[in-house]
Amino acid sequence: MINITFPDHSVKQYAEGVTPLQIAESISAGLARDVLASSVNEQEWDLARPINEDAEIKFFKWDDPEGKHAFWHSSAHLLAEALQELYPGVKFGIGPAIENGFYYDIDPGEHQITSADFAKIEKKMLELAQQKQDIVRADISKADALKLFGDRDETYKCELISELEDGHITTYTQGSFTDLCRGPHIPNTAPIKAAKVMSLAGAYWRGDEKRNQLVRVYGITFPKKKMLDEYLALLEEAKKRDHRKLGKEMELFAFSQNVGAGLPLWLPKGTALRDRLEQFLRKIQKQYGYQQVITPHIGNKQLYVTSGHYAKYGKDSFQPIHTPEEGEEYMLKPMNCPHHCEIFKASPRSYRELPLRLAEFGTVYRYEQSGELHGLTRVRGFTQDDAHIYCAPDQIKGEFLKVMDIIFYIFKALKFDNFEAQISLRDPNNKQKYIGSDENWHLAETAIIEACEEKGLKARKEYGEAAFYGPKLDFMVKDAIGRRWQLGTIQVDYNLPERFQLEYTGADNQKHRPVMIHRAPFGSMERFVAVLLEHTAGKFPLWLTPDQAVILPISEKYNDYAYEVKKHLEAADIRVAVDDRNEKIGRKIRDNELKRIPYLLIVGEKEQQNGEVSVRKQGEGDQGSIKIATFAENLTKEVENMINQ
RNA sequence: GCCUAUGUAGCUCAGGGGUAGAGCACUUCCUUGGUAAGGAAGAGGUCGCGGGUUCAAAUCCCGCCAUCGGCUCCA
Repeated sequence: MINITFPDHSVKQYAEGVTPLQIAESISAGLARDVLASSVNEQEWDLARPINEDAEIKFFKWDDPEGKHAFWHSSAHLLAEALQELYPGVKFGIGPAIENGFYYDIDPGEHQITSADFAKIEKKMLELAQQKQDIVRADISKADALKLFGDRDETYKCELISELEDGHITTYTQGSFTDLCRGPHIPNTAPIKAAKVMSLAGAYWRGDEKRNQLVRVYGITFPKKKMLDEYLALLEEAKKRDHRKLGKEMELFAFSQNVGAGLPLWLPKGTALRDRLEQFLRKIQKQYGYQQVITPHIGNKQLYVTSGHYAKYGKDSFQPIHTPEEGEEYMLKPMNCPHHCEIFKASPRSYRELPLRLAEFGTVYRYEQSGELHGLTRVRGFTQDDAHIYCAPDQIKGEFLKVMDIIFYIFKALKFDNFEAQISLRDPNNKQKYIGSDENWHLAETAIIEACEEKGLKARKEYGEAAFYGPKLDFMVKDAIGRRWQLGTIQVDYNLPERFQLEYTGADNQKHRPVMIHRAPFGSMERFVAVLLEHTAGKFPLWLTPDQAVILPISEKYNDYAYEVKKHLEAADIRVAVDDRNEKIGRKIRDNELKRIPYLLIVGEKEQQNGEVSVRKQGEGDQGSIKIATFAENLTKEVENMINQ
């Protein structure tokens, strides 16, 4: 007998070789029906895999990430099995579960798979699933594995196997399909009741753009048909929040082929909105001791040779501009740091001036790959809410903490609560990719990790994600359909001060080298506005939104009064429009609600007589009638409360 | 940059070898209406751009550009 410990610390005895599924059955029929995966001693474990020693067990159902993961991983195998039947001879790459569903990378060989085939593939998947095929795990030796997959001409699988350690190789088989796989899987295919092939995409084998491109088939499955329908409906809803759609609808920004791909045009309403965001940040930064600077949009190529950026990105940048004078080369600035370093150098610096915080809403140009461009989130010309902090080494952590305060303040004011933090560290196995000494890297990385710990910020550590000049802390936010975008960033840099030979005089009257911190709380104005649009579905907070109120005259007879009200409100710095169209009030209300305007002010005979407006709040209906001045005061107070919370 | 797909009116989209259609938006007129769509008329498009095939191309073919979804990249 072996002792099995449950999550509530209770212990039960079972015969050696018992499987998690049998244990679940012994507890309740309901659990046995719902359980999808388990862990044994914190190790992922198939439900049908025997347990031979005392162990702690956990069960995972659909609502647990581990449960979904096993379900979708098995679904990936099911997809592969379906593809194998429909397209004999396809070769398989890898097929993992992902955040929403799964994919399988395949080399289709002779076959051509298009979106027209999706229904056929889905049908085959469900047909196979209904056969309730057991998914069977098997240990296999490396030699046998190579033979098994070699005989099938599965070249990609063989490549993977050749890198695995003998004795740790497993396969999973269901029906006629056998896959190299670590598992875990659900016990059989029966629970898969709904399947949808979502899309096709090209994907390089092993993520290497120099290698074959495979076809990646994305899919998602559910244990209930209804869940699939709900998921698809949710996706449809999410698409309505797409910032590209909303930006056009709300007349915030536009793109023009004549101007160029990835070069946004900010329309009047978008510009005003962006200005408000900038003002908001300027105000906080002033409180934190930042000084605004302005630097040119181009810089001598030599500047970037000095900074090291030319060697690293020169080929992939917009190419140098040549002047009529021969031999002069200027580049569109791809970042503001070198310019700011020159400002630091513009005068002799004392330790008394540190930390020196130079801020600039700096517009930069980067030649992003054409396939990467995406609305406002990935563009070729954008404005960073940039600042560089020059400080003494012992000031780094303190400055870092202050920057985190600014970022948290902004995220709070804009109700960004679902952000993730990532510490990007050097790849310890590939140190030649980075500029700077081991010692400095270690110091910088330690400062970031300690700062996060002090703030109680849970940050994921990613090795190999650092910039070439230093480690960083990034704040990521998801868009409407779950893609992650980096917004705020804080980066420690020991490198540029070295390259620009920055110095300050210390209290000891000796020259010292400052440390530099790059930081951008929004990241870029473009990306921030994009993500904000998707998060709010275009319903910006009152202080930020383009039109705060719109006045709706009951009939054209009251247009004059409407414009009078507008004048009053504008005098109180309220952004307000008049809908003077010759339409019925119901129509005006509908149209302006759909335009996401926070306050609709209805005026007719009653209001005109009393100097009032009838207030209707977006989404909340009629709020009654109040004096114009009272409305103005209320709105002003509401805005102040939002920013000064 | 690579793979898949797409490009028709301001927007959403239908059509498809014989010189273009709907709804909404827009303009004008009628209506002057009290909390989510009043009525009528009108205007609006080199069918992304450039070549080719054809008596004839928005439609078929080729190239380019832009865009969607991914991959790679992201100072």
